[in-house]
Amino acid sequence: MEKQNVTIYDVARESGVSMATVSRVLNGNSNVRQATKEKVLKVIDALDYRPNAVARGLASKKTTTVGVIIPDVTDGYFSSLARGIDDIATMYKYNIILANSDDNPDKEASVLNTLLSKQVDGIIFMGNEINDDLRADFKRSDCPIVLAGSVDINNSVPSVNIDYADAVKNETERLIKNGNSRIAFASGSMKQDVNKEYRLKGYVSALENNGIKFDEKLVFETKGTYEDGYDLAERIINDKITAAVATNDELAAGILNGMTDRGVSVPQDFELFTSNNTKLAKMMRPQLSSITQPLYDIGAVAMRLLTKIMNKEEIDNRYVVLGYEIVERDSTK
Amino acid sequence: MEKQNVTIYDVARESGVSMATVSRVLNGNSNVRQATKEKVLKVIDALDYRPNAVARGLASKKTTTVGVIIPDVTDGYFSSLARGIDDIATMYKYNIILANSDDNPDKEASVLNTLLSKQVDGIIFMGNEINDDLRADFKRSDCPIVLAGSVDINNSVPSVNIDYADAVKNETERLIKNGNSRIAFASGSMKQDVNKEYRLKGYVSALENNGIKFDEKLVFETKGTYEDGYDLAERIINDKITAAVATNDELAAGILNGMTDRGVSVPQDFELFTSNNTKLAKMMRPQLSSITQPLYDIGAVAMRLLTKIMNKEEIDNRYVVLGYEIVERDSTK
DNA sequence: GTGAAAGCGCTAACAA
DNA sequence: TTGTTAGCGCTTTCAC
Repeated sequence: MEKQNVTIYDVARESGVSMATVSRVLNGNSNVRQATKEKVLKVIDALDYRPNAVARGLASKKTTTVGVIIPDVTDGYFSSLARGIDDIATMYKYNIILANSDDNPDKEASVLNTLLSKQVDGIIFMGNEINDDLRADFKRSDCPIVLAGSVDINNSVPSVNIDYADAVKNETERLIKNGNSRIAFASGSMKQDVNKEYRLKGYVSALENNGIKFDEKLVFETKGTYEDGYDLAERIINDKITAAVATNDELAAGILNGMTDRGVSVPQDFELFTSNNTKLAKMMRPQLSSITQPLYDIGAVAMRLLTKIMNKEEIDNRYVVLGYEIVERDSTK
Repeated sequence: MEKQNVTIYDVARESGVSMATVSRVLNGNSNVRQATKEKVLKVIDALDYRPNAVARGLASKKTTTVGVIIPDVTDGYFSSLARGIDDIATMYKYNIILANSDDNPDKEASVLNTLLSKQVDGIIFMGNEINDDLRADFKRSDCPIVLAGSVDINNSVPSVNIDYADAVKNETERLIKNGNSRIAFASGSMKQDVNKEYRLKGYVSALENNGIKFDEKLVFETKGTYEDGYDLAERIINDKITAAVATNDELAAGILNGMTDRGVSVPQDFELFTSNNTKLAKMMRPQLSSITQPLYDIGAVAMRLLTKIMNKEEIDNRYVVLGYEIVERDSTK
């Protein structure tokens, strides 16, 4: 015997009112007499009635779910953002459809489409490479979208970030003050605008401000993994580099271990800054000095911003830049 | 001017067929003449038509969405499972609604309810404490559910796991063979059956098999965080303990750093095994010896199992136990 | 304050 | 192979 689901019609009948009235109490519409309301509530409880969100979505054109596109949940940086997103979403009664994209444009486009077909009320996008195709898809979609911890040089979509260029500039200058002149810029993919358009420029301007000539041989582009960093250490040693700024923590962790495993003392003979201050930074030995991004907050603020856009509220600032700090731990002098 | 969405009706009209036919080509029903199909496809393309999944869900009673309840996305163990889940889900054309529970029974119950109201086709549950209330909710739900990397002593729900007791027993015996007799069991919450009913018992039986008397003073219950581990190190030193088995990697990382920061040499003077072999294990120095769970696979297999249940396929084994191994790295002799 | 009824956009019999 | 027609379970005018 298949269990028959109880519908709004059943509770209407049982409580001797119309569906409309039941719907009203469900939605907190004030135009219901207190007595009626209580009667309906009682029946709802007795029947263990649970409104069908799909039917609701079809009728109201609101699904109370938002799509979240993430490169990889397994990445501590993005999962921290995701946590902030989910918490705020929950607070505003939204659910989250989470989809991994691996930063792959095809997957991103495909997942964006299925999210739209699922009629999500909004989308939070995290990704490192926003190209023209994607921008076009965003534009066509007619669905509120905000970027979290992800830059779009065109500012074609609202976003929340920190000032990546300034942060890296700051780190680099500290390294310079500590007496380093051969400072590596250890980066993830240069296809990513955060790296190419922001972080690298911050690095370069720090150099220039201090009369150090930019040497592109000191720019190391990798895929940003721990292993990449570990291998990179060898080249760093060979190139007589005395310090580095890394664009993400796993990469930095690899560099750090690669250096110390090869007998280099950190920070005495090599100084290292990283960029995300994920849990990892404190777990490494020596502990990594880092930019401290408010990761959770970036996600939380992005989601909050999205709720405002979905509600068509007035937005004072569509391009939020959160503050960052720098913690000097044991990988710098 | 609000952009009016194109519906299946528009496509039908434009291509001079009925909605039913359009629906058929959309759903790959073979009962459509090739010529008709192409004509319809052309119109779909021209109109940039995208089927409304919500309407579809209401009519077909299938949403191609599954709910995923996770303690915390930020936890490397669970996010690895989540990645496996999402990949297989995508492969089978499902999307995932992800919800963090913090292992909090109230949140779990609440999120389970909203997931059900959203008419998910199935649910993957990850969580460390499955109590009677939750079991009852599962039962009442009438929705396929599978546990991933999470044990239910009652086996009331299909699940995929490894043999946690055996794994810990194995680790403990290696520690004993290395000459240790005062071995700590450093655990997360003992309310969690994985710890209390499986891991601890594995630990105890290893002791017994080797004629070592179980001493409950060597069982340390914590909340399982890095900080907990770090602080625990002090007690370990005071208690003249020479080895430990930790129930999760962050806890182990804390113990390791806590020991070495306090001047204890690992593995010379203290040996340590951990349990999850997340990325962290290789990043620590010395690197952590660990059980290697096939994290991604646990998630992937769980999702695959769920698809079978949702399709009402024949299931040979509802309680999948995946293999594990042990890697000895540098935190053990 | 409450009810009647028309959809929301699609699927799935059932006919033809 | 194709079309007609009920719904799916709810929200939302519009009356009263």
